[in-house]
Amino acid sequence: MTDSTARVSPGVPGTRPTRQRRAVSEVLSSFEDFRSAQEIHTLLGQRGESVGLATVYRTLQLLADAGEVDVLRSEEGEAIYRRCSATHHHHLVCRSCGATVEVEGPAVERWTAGIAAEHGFSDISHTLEIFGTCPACS
Amino acid sequence: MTDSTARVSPGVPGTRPTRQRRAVSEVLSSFEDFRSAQEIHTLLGQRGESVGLATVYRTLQLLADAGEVDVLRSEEGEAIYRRCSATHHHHLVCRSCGATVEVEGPAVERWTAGIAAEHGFSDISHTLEIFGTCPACS
DNA sequence: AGATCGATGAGAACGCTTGTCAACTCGCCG
DNA sequence: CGGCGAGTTGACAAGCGTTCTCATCGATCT
Repeated sequence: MTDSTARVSPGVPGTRPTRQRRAVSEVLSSFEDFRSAQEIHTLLGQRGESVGLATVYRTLQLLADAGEVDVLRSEEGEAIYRRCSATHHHHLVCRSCGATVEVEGPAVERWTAGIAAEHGFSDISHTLEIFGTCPACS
Repeated sequence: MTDSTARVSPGVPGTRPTRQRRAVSEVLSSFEDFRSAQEIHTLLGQRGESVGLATVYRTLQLLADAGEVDVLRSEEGEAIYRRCSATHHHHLVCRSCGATVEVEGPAVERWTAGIAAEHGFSDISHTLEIFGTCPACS
């Protein structure tokens, strides 16, 4: 269903696969955890693949809309992005070093669905993030 | 342990109970859900209790540090505050009309604590919001 | 190759938040 | 009871992340 790479543009209609978009997508793929737009922008510069900051933002939004990346807000309010894997999951994030652990919780999924149904809500989605201090940082 | 009102300043050493702080604290108490600093600032103005924006921010930080309010980030990255009620709960929000239902989930609390512990994380907090379309809107 | 239209980049603009600093208040001591 | 000092305030500027603007560029189609 999802063949991870090379489907950056095909999703949205009037969208083109440009050098910049590929570059952003690649950098994104090279990380497991969340990165801010600015961080990605800097990294691209260091890699020689200079891409305008505005373009980085635009591309990330595009990818987010297409459901290819997860967007989160750090506790400082910065938007952070990460390529999302096919499976729906949540994150356990270290406040101090940013280390991220993916966690799954069928129980939680069922619980949210149940609660929503109980109140007559439909078309449900939810966000769940767990923050803490990882063993290495405490 | 927590006697809700009137302990805005006694917590922190060199801290005084001023008109402004009381005003912010009161406005905060008059809501059950999260409000942004700017919103609180505007509300104070309407109430006739004008308080400088910077002071609102400072007071909210103070209260947050003292553990009297919860701070969260809206999806737009705005910091939102809520008086830390005794009961921890989550929200079921209608995407269309904004209606909010407070929900509690002991199971979820236990689950997050468990997951975190399992990975050696400490000092845990979490955010969980459920979005959907309410009966009236669908 | 030429035309068309989305994409890009540089910089300005914007909104939220924090810092600065002089004026002010509150609580306290003499 | 008056004055002192430390905490507090408010207006404004600065900082930062993000979005917008617009002229230019480049990809796709004919």
